[in-house]
Amino acid sequence: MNTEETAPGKHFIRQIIERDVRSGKWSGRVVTRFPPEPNGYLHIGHAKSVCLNFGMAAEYGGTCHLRMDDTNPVKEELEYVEAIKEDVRWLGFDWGEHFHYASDYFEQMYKYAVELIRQGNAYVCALSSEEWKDYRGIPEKPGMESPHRNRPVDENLELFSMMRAGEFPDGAMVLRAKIDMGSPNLHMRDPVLYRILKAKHPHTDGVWCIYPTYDFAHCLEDSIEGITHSLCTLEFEVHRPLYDWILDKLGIHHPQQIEFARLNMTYTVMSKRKLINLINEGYVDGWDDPRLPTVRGMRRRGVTPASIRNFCERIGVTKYDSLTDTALLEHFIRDDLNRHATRALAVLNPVKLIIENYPEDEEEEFDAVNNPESPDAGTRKIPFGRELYIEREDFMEDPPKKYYRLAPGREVRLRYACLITCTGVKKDEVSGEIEKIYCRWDPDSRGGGAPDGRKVKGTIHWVSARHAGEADVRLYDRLFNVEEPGADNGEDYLTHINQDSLRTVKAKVEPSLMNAAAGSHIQFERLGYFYADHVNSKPGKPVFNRTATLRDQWAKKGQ
RNA sequence: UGCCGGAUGGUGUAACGGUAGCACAGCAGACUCUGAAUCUGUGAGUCUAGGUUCGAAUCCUAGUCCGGCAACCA
Repeated sequence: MNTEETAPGKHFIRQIIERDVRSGKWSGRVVTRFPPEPNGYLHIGHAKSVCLNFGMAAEYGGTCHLRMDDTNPVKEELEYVEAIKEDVRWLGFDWGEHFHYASDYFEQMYKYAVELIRQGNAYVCALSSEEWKDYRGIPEKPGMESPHRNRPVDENLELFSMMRAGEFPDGAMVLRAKIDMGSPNLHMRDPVLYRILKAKHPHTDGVWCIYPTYDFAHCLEDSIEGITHSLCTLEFEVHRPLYDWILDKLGIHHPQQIEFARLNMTYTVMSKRKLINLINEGYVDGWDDPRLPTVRGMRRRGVTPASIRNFCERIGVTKYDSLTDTALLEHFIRDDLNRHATRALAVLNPVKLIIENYPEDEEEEFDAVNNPESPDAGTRKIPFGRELYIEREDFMEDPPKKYYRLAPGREVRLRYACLITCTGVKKDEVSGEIEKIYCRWDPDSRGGGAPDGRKVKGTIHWVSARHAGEADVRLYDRLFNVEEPGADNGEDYLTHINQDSLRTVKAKVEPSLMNAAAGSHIQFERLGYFYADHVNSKPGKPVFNRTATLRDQWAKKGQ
């Protein structure tokens, strides 16, 4: 069918699904789900799962549900629900009619629990969590059976209904599955199915005081929704026997749980705890800080949904842990933005340039290409005059051999404008800092072409001093200066914070930039990709966040 | 020290008993009104030891190393 040679190989989950579709298992249906717990914002690791679940469904003509896994009332908040929906939608996915809450199934789950009790496969246990530690035992040694393990069915039924009725305090009793206290898998040693939690649930609001645990709830949620392939991360592998056990005992629709490795990336942290800490301790400004790997953060930085999707496709899906180079994400960001970002001229670190042989009162306009990758984007006019700003880094008094920007006596091209030759500089008498650079232009090079075909190696960007606007530009860099800041699981990551992860500068920008639409992606030529911050940027007072720098061979040479 | 997973260039991955390939990163060059993009070339890999086989990254055995599991979290 697909003969594309460059297509990535089929990862193991794709293979399983394809095999199932072909064999007619589930009558060829594919139903997946993305089941976040609404107690935090989504990050790039979640995005991998979102892309996988929605991607597989789309690829095989199936559906993917978005489900709030809200089985723990004390940890969840409503504010996250809308944020999660917004993030998933922004990533480019649509759950159609299938937005669900696990808590909507509580009544059904309760009935399944009763069924398990009737079968003799679950019992009410009054051991405290402290006591249970001893009973459960350790991996190397079998546990002991609870003294309540053989409670008669009728008594269990009675007690369980009393639990529901709120007749016991928190923690007084739990419902346990009766499985095997000798199992080498701790999760099979009579795991808790229900606990008493007299807390107000944000979604069911006071109806319940007992709540199902993840292990009991999750397989039932999947079953009730008719999920076919339940994709989750590696740490749930040891839970799979329990997932299967519950569904088998109940004899209901039984999806296949498949585990894959979660995403790790260099120079960042992904754990919710660490992310919260960075915010609370003021290292960053909030969940949507552009330095964070959160979906909202990336969005504010100017990362596009397409680049995230492409990235997630390229990193593949495996069953072993890995550490993905942030450079790979950056590649897809540049790849997308190169094709779609409008070009503009902006000077981040300005120094005055004066064209001696250009009349003081004169000015003119030059045509500039909006996007060389997309001719349809057209051109625009940029004003030019005797006094300009250029980038301080684009001039050197005493340049090394391979430097082909401006220097005394050297000729360069002003992008889209003309050729100039440097005639001298004026420095501050005390500091020695260069205040002004002088040059002469070649009027025959109007528009930037070389009249006699002479080769001019360097082209630099500029902005007319008289017409320049001023804009706040935030230069973001990686948040940590080591590849694996979270390697040692303590608080060590805080010592690896990059103190220079944000620098704000006042940039001189071409006039068109002053009215940049909030939310637009722009390439500042020769500098990088920038994003008109949808939170802070206003017409007339733009604020740009640097999404990524352009690749820079000169910088790599170490200069 | 019990159980469950896993191991392919610097990084992410493919190959499903038949020439170890792709992408990123690196390096070199071409082109260029962005030191960008594009194009070309290039170095670099099957954890170890045995075995099966005409042939092993792939199958078997043993070992090494890595990850996960002892919440009434998910």
